[in-house]
Amino acid sequence: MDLSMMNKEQKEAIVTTEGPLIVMAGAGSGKTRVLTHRIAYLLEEKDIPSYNILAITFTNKAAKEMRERVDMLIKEDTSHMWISTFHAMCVRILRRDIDKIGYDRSFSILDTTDQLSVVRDVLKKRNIDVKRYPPRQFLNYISNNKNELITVKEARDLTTTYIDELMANVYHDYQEMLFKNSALDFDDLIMLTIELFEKHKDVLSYYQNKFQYIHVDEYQDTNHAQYKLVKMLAEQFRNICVVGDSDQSIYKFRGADISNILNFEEDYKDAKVVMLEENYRSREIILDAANKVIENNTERKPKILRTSRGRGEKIMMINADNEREEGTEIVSQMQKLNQEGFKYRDMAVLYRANSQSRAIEDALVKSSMPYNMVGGMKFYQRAEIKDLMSYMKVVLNPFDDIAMVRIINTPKRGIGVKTIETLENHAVTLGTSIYDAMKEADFIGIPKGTANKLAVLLSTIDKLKDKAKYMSVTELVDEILHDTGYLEMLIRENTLESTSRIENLEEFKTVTKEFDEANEISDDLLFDFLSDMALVSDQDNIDSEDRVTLMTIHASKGLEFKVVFLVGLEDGLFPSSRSMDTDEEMEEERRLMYVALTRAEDRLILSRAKLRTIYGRTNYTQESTFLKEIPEELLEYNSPFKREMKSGSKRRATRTYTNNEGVSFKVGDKVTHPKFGDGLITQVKGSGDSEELDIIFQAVGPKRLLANFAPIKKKD
DNA sequence: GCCCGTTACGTTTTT
DNA sequence: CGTAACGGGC
Ligand SMILES: Nc1ncnc2c1ncn2[C@@H]1O[C@H](COP(=O)(O)OP(=O)(O)OP(=O)(O)O)[C@@H](O)[C@H]1O
Repeated sequence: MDLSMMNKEQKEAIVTTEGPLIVMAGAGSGKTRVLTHRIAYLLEEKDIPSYNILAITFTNKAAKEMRERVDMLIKEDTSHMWISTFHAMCVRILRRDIDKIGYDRSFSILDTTDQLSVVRDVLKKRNIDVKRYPPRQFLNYISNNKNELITVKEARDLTTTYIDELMANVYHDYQEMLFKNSALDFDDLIMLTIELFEKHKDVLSYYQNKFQYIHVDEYQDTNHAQYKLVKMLAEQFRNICVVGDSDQSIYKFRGADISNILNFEEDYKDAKVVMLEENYRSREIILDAANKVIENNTERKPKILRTSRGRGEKIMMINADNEREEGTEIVSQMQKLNQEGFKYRDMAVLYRANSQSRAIEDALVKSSMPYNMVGGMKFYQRAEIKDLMSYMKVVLNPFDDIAMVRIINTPKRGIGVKTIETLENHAVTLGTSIYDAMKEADFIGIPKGTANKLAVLLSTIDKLKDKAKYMSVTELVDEILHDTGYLEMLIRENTLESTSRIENLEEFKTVTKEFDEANEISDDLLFDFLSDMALVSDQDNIDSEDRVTLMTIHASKGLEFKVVFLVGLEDGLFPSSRSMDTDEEMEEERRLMYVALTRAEDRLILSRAKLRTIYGRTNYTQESTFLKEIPEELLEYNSPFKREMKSGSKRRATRTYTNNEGVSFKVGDKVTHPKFGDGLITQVKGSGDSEELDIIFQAVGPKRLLANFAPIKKKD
């Protein structure tokens, strides 16, 4: 294999295939590239079967990318190699053997919203005041424990205060509830895999023998449970290679622990340590800025990072008046850079919090610029999508009470809280699930009519369960939407809201279709689909189309762009106000800044708004502490004068488009629209320029329009 | 049992 | 500002 493209240290890391190896190096020094080549080297030069290789990445997208890169390097078959995130790997392991520790093999994976509702349920049953003890705190407590592999029993033994005891009790109830439902949260995926390995050594040794060469990328962001898992797996062959950068550890809130790096050298005293000091990504000015910023962290080992990519342009700093202007200014810089030859796909806008994307999006839309927003997670949170997925969960595993409760009365069937309570209680007495309790509805004091409704639902679920055996996911979705009356409910509603829900369900079917194309019909199909949905966020959205990428700094880890815009450099926003109290958290924020700066290859544009609106309140801001840490000579401020004129002229222009100023609309008015035809007003909301009309048009159905601006005329 | 209005509250960050 | 839990009226 040709390694001439690699420097001496990189080569050393690639060919050191036997024994423990740790590569610790700064941003853009080629760590991920080393991993990819090392895997290719194992397959091609060492003739290791792909079956014996494991590589852990941080995101599913990174996993996919790494496999593609390896495929490009060599002709050997890579399909039996496991490249995935910790969580995806654990799902695969648990799917085979989780029944050995008492869970159903068709377990479901809970998202945060599901977790919260379980906690709320538990708190209610224990009569704990939700106002005094926010559910969120219990969830954090539970997650922290699981990340540290502390079981319910251990947590209970550890209690010293009343609060501790309360927390531990809730942890107990929560875990019991999950167990009963064969439901796992994200942290369970890791913790239960370890439990499985500990209780069933045969399972462990199967994987120990299988994974003879183990790789972990982004090692600085592993938590204790993940550390333990890797250690267990590597025990047999000790061929373990981890790569990372302690300056890029940004997931402490999720339990990430930098001391895992120190642990590694402790655990494997013979570990070879490789340092990479050449950055191949960024221009010198950008790297200087990043290095200077990170030097302000006191709790770190200094390290060298240099580049030979040339000095590059100065970093541009934009001081906008408000976030609106910040957006428009960024867009105009994008257009300018595009003229200079940079493609939109080579540009990214990074921000601290998802909420900041709104202002940028608005500006992009206004200028009809192509963009792609990563994350945000909004789509899968929508009620209709969650409802549909709950139906799918029930079809897969009818004993999943959490999903059952969600759909038992959706669409409305006249099954209320009272009935659900009766069913829940009966399920407890029987020691089974709501599904089983439903079968006995006639005998437990549920009114005849309601019991009949339950019987209908039961048979619907059973029929769907049969159908699921020979159907693709898309076909099953169609059956569910039809048989349960869900689609009919939305069609009947015929409101703006319901129309958009139907559209979302259609959109969801493009996801299922894609899945169906890649997967054969089998007993695992539905399970695989649902766990994919839980595991794969829409981070996969990053595509090759020529458009600007928008994402949080966290999501940008490991990526690179020719042009990076880092927005919202204000104290309280970045660094976040919640992190400014302690030095420790401040240092993590600074690492986040380091990650953001080092994503850029050629151009870096920073920005800030002097006025920012949060929760509808507008406040003056202070320039970010981190901005002050960048040496003045690396920065260049762009002139503010042009902007003032632009925004001034725009304001006047909008006025002239007014169509219906002074015309008053009310519910029941008939109107006509040049494109949509005749319609009836069903709702009037707001006033002035923001007055909105909901209109049902005969030809095209419901629409929401702005009263003053829509080209509509009143009919009499 | 259902619907709608009121209020309270929150935003880091994600597998 | 936007969402989501709760309570009152039907
Ligand atoms: N020896 C090399 N010669 C040329 N280019 C290289 C070399 N090594 C790495 N690169 C390039 O440098 C860039 C950064 O590499 P890579 O993403 O592997 O770094 P990294 O250390 O994983 O970065 P980060 O810590 O930011 O995730 C990539 O574009 C890669 O192709």
